Amino acid sequence: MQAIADAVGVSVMTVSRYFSGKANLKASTAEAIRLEAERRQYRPNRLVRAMKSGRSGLIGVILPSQLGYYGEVLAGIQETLAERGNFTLLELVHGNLGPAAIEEESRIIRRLVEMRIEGIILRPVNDLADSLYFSEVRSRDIPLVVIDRRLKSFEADFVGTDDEAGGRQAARQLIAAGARRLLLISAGAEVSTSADRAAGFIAEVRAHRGVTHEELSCPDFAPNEARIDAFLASNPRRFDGIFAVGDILALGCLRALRARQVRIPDEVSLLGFGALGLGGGHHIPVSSFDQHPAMVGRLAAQCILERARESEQASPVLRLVPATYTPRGTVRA
Amino acid sequence: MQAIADAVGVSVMTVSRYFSGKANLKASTAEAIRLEAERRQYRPNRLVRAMKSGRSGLIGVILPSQLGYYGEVLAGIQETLAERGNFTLLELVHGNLGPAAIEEESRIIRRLVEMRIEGIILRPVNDLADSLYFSEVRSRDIPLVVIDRRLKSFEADFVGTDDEAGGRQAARQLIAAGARRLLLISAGAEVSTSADRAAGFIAEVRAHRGVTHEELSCPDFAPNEARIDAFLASNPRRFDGIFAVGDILALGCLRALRARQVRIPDEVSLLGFGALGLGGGHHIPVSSFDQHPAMVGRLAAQCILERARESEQASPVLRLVPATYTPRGTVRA
DNA sequence: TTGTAAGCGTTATCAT
DNA sequence: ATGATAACGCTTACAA
Repeated sequence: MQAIADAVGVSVMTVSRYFSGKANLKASTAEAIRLEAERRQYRPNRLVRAMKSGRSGLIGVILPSQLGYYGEVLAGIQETLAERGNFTLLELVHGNLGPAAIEEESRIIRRLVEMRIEGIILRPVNDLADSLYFSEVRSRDIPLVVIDRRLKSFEADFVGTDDEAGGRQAARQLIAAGARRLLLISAGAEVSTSADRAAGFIAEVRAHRGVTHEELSCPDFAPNEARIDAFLASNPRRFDGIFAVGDILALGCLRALRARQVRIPDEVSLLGFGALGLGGGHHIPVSSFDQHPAMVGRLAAQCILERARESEQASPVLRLVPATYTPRGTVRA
Repeated sequence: MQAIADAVGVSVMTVSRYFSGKANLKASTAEAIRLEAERRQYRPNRLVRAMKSGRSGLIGVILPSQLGYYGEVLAGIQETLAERGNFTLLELVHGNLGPAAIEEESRIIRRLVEMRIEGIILRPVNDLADSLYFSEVRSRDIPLVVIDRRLKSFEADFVGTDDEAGGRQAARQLIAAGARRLLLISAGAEVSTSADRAAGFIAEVRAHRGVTHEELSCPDFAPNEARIDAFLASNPRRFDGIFAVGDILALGCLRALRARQVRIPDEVSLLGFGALGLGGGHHIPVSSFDQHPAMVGRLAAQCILERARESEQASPVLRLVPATYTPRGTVRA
């Protein structure tokens, strides 16, 4: 800057004003600066600007390291952040649960704070996030937007699929298909995605006379084929409608049913719930609910930027994106 | 820092030394500083450190916005960067080809330069990268590692799958399966991944007497089913071995062959090349070559950090990761 | 419309 | 083992 100022014959301040944009410069001065800066390929130093202004433009994004579905969420986030002149500082958490992952999240948040990020978008490892590391975030008033999995113990903005409504719709679809003896395959109560879908499903079932349901609880979202198979062993046709809270579970169930020669959808209707965003419309062959990850990402980014600008402490925002029912032939018409 | 220094009764410099690590502090002083810093939840400001030292620790990573396969590359990059105390500044390019994408890359690189990144890991939009924007990188001596697609016109470190060796192996597999009349389905010469696989394939075919090949050139890596179908229309069994340079192309070909009632692998052996990293081992049902995206990412990150540390201008590095042949039943035993 | 002076949070350098 | 001072590249506040 000094060099440009000298070359043009003005003070550094005038050059600074030129790059800040909003100043009143004489047209000729501005043009001279532009030319000289161009000649020197000068680029303003945003790190310094960040330091001076307290606004780094950096948003920390913390996701699980197997991106899968979150790859599309991430694309939505990055696109929106970049549009508005902000930056995506990406951190990935390896491992899904347990104290190690929480420890890792904690280290990550410290790194981000040291970089003076202006906000964090986080897919939490689990719901047990009353943990220490939020004190860091809270005490510094760093805006936090949580996606996909809700936190029980910390009030933060949330953006994600409307899992409860999805669960309700799932029940309605199966019942509309004529199913009356329903099976709910869930995936552990400590993950809100599973819990909310299950809750919505059960609530809807209860609202219908003559419809019953049982619940098979699986430890995670893996196929769990053996467990499902064991459960169906005695009487594979005990149910005429099955809802699995995740597509991968649904896949496990599909294989178990096929192995037992159950005809789908004639004897049993099977319904999954999409977490399988394979990018190019690749899906498992099970009727399911498509989520809208890019939309979730965009909303999360908008949300965090609003928080970062207005320092007003309005009450937490809850933005739910509906899932879309997508028939793929495993539910009776 | 000033506040901590005052509280402990030392100068800022002593506190600074404590956090820089390497200084000789009296144990009691160090402990006092530690305690006071803890109490105040002090976190050093890395933006300022970056400004002072010229080392921001930021690495710009530029990938296509449909991450897919690159999601795993990204995980490898991020893991390695974080291990060594660096940060991943992610930028995504929307759209695959054409001047718009190049324009976007150019804007992105300017943003990154303003953030004083210490290196760039880039999956280029195409091979026409003699374009303006590299002047920015070159004139500032910003280390650049290119992944997956090689650049013709710019000497940079390259990390990616050994596509040529893969193409050779593909030919060998088909020939070993007894195929003699081969079809090569390629995807445009301006993308090195396709060009290299094709070149390896052809070179290997030429080394075998009595083996012939034809080439069908497709515009991109999409299924291109109609085009392939049209090509096979006259005589679907004209070939007894087909190599598609991408799995999605192979999928298009598979559908075309099935529609024409060609028995696979009895009448025709079909071989793809993996670009379908769906994370959890989900793959299309075509014998193919698996790539190792996480490894590519890790190598790219190592490479960029080495460049960023040593400012020595050694000659460009070329790191090729072999693809692994993975039979899935579409090539005769 | 432009300039001067001071300072942001930290470290390099020299001194004690 | 610790301190004083200047400096990094830029902006804010005030002055002209």
